[in-house]
Amino acid sequence: MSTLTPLMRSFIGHFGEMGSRWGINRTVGQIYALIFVSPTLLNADDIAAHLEFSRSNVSMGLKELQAWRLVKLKHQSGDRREYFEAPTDAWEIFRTLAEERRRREIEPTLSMLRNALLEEPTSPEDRIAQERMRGMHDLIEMLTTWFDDVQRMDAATLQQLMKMGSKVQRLLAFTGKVKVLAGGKA
Amino acid sequence: MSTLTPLMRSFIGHFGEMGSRWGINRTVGQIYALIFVSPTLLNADDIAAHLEFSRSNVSMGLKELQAWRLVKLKHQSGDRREYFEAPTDAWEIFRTLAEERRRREIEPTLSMLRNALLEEPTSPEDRIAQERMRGMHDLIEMLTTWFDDVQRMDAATLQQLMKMGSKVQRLLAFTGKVKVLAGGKA
DNA sequence: TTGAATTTTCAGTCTTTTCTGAAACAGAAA
DNA sequence: TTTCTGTTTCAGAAAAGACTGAAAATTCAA
Repeated sequence: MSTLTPLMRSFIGHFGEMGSRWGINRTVGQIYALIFVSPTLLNADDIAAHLEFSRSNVSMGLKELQAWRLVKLKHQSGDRREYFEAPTDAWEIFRTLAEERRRREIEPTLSMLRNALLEEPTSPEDRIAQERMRGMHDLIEMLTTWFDDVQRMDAATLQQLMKMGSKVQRLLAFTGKVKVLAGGKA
Repeated sequence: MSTLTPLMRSFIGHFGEMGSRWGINRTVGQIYALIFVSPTLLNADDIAAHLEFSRSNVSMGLKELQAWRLVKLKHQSGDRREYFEAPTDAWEIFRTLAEERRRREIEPTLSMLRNALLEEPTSPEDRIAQERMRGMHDLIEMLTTWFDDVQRMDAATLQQLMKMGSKVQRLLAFTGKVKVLAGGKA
């Protein structure tokens, strides 16, 4: 692949523009997009050439993408350079992203909230503040626990569950009745 | 409330630090945190005084928080100034946040992908690229459709469903059998 | 209307982040 | 070892973003 097709260009351009909203920078977004759509493994020089970034900028970007676990390092036999590829399974990408964001964006807050809730409130204001923090803490904890649970399911089951959407609710109501009739344990 | 308690300070400080990871700036994070923990409604001057930001910076920040629908404008009778409050129900906050992030961070990408998939691929590379984009597109579409569905449930049901976690899976397997035995429709 | 109170805008300044080229570093092959 | 190929680091330049004060705009009351 010597030059990028218009289709690829627009995909890469979009990832660059969205980068800042997603909490990564433009360069990193573009590098990821390029690796993702590229049919072949790419090395840092390929990337620098295609995107016209400096070699060192690419190096930084790749380091960040590896920290996010969004690209994987591969070696080609008979070539000393490092080649990169991005997983193409969308579920896998989603999970990786969710895990990393959780670790970076949620856990620190959860831990701050836990500490705050251990303090003895010394004033009515603090009591109110703590109540609100508790609400936030409890919801986050519930969501992340749920996410842990769900993440252990295989993609197929998960997909099935999702496609069911809100029908799950009706199904559960129904099961509830069945359980009652049958006298017990799910 | 004339001065902030240490508990509030640490909460506000944390939101400031996390701001950049969450895609808002430090100031906006702190303003939100202050309004969230404050037992009373606050006006822009109160906020500027507590956080020692310029009045105009507060104005900008509040505008952004309103765009995110994270704070609500309130008027006090007999006072021309605008007062602000933040919803304290964690579920409500979560939903708002999810909707806004979807609108800002996901929809533009979905629409870019839709366009890309309409193009007739003109080369083998484009065919591969399109396949990958389709995988991404389909997953995003599924997740957002699911989210729409789930969002229509009331908080109580949702909470119940979450607490069930992966047990849902077993329950569904069980229901499946029941359905087969009962000959049909859920 | 006018004017007082309040909010918003905006040009310029300050701060932070991103990006680059040069140099340092690492490791395999000769 | 030295050399050759490739990667990373880092100080400073460039760009982007945040923040401020002053001025403009808005809103309500008189």
